[in-house]
Order: sequence, then C-alpha cells, then structure tokens
Amino acid sequence: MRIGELAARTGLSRDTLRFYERSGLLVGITRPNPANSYKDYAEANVQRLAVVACLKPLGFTLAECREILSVAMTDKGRRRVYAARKLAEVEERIRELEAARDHLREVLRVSASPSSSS
Amino acid sequence: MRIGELAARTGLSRDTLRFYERSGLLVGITRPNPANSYKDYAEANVQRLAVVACLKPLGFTLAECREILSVAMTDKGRRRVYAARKLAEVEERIRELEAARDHLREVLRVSASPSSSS
DNA sequence: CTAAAGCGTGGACCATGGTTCATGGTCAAG
DNA sequence: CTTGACCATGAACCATGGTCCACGCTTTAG
Repeated sequence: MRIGELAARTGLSRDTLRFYERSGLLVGITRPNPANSYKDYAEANVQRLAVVACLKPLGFTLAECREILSVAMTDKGRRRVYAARKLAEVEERIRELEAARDHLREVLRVSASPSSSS
Repeated sequence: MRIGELAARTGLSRDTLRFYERSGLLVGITRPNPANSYKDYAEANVQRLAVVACLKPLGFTLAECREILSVAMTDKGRRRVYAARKLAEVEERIRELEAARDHLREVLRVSASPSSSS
C-alpha cells in the first residue's frame, strides 16, 4: 500500500509516517513502479505501527520501539528483557512523581494556613 | 554578585544561568560599571534559583517557574492555584504510568507462559 | 608586564517527536 | 486537457532544557 493508505489505516499523518520511516520503524518498503518514485509499504507495517502505538504510551521511545520490533518476532526472552527494564523505569518514575505529589500537597497544606507567605 | 559567584552559590553552570536569564527567571540585573559590560546579579536570585530547583523536580517547566516567581512574593492564593493545578497534572500522570506499569506486568506475565510468541 | 581566568554575546548544536514548506513529479476524474 | 489530489525529498522550524564554542574585552594573580 502507499503512504496515504497506511496513514488512513493507522490514524497517523503522512508526515509522521515519513518521520517514523526515517527513525527506522518501517520495513518492506519497495518502489514497484520504475516510472514513478512512489513507495509501497508492506502490510506488516500496519501491525508494527500498532505495536508502536501500544508501546509509546508505556514510555518507550521510538528508538526503543525499533529495537523491540527488531527482535519481537524472533526472541521472546529479549522482548521480556526490554519490558522488564522499562517496567523498572516506570516504577521509578512513579516513585518520583509520588514524592512530587506529596511535596505539592504539603505546599498546599502550608499555604492554606493563615499567615506566612514567602 | 557576578555570574561566576551565582553559579558557585547555586551549583548551576554559567551557561545554564545565562539560559535561565534568557528564560526570564532572574531579576535585578544591573551593569554597575560603565567601563565594562559585566552584570551584577541581585542577591534575591539565589533564593529564586532555590525555588526553581525545588519546583523543577515537581514537573514545573521553566516558564511555569517564572510565572510562579512573579507572584510568589505577593499572592499566596495564586501560588496555591499553580500548585493545585500541577498537583492534578502529577496525579494524572501517576495514573497513566500505573496503567503502563500494569500493562508491562501483563506483558511479562503472558510472555512467561510456555508457548505463543507474536 | 604577561598570562590566565572571568565575562558577555551570539550562534551552533544535542535529543525527542514531530510539523510545515517548497519543489517537482504523477495520477485520476471530469 | 486541466485541475486537484497524491507522492517524494530535503530543509527549516517548533518546544524543552540545556551545552559548547569562538570572539573579544577585562580583571586578577604572579
């Protein structure tokens, strides 16, 4: 399929897809017609982009998505390693944010009392 | 004081301080000596940068720090509004990350079972 | 006096994840 | 045949938070 169809089927803009292509997230790109410069994107990219759409909200960068996709179909163990590593990062970030949250609550508690500003 | 001293007293690099100055975080900057172009930074900037150092890990951007500092000394109520708004953001982000964490745990749980890869 | 250290300015560069623009080629409908 | 939609490429630009460099001037230490 061409980029417009891929965009329609994934909900991503053509520009974003071109950016993802530069980022190495897409595979199976050919130029079947020597008369023009149009590219053909393999069907597999729809699935790959679904994986990216799933991973991105989990905090994976595009580079990490690329790495994961490169082993995703062949190496379950390595895929687990990525997930486990990211899980640790996410848990650490949650702890940091909980500390920030408690700090902000303290700010609000203190600033609610009658006197004392800064 | 000059930028070097401010850097020494805050632990920030001169470059970072100049970046912060461009970002509008510093006040009371004069050029007391007409013979040179050296700037003098008001003592108050040490405290301001301490506030920034406190706010940044809480997820406040530099622009938000600037806003908060602009009202910090005069308007306790508005300061509360900023803190409350950021608290809501932090709590939302925590919820998102917890969802991501659960998703990753699920990935690890599923990929631990014997068969089925992608 | 000389050399090093400090200072100000402006600009380039880094990563991240895109968006927008300009240019030029191609394809399909009317 | 013309118009509009689609495509590719490269480059510039956006925000965020800086870092690094070169240039030239000043200040300070030896």
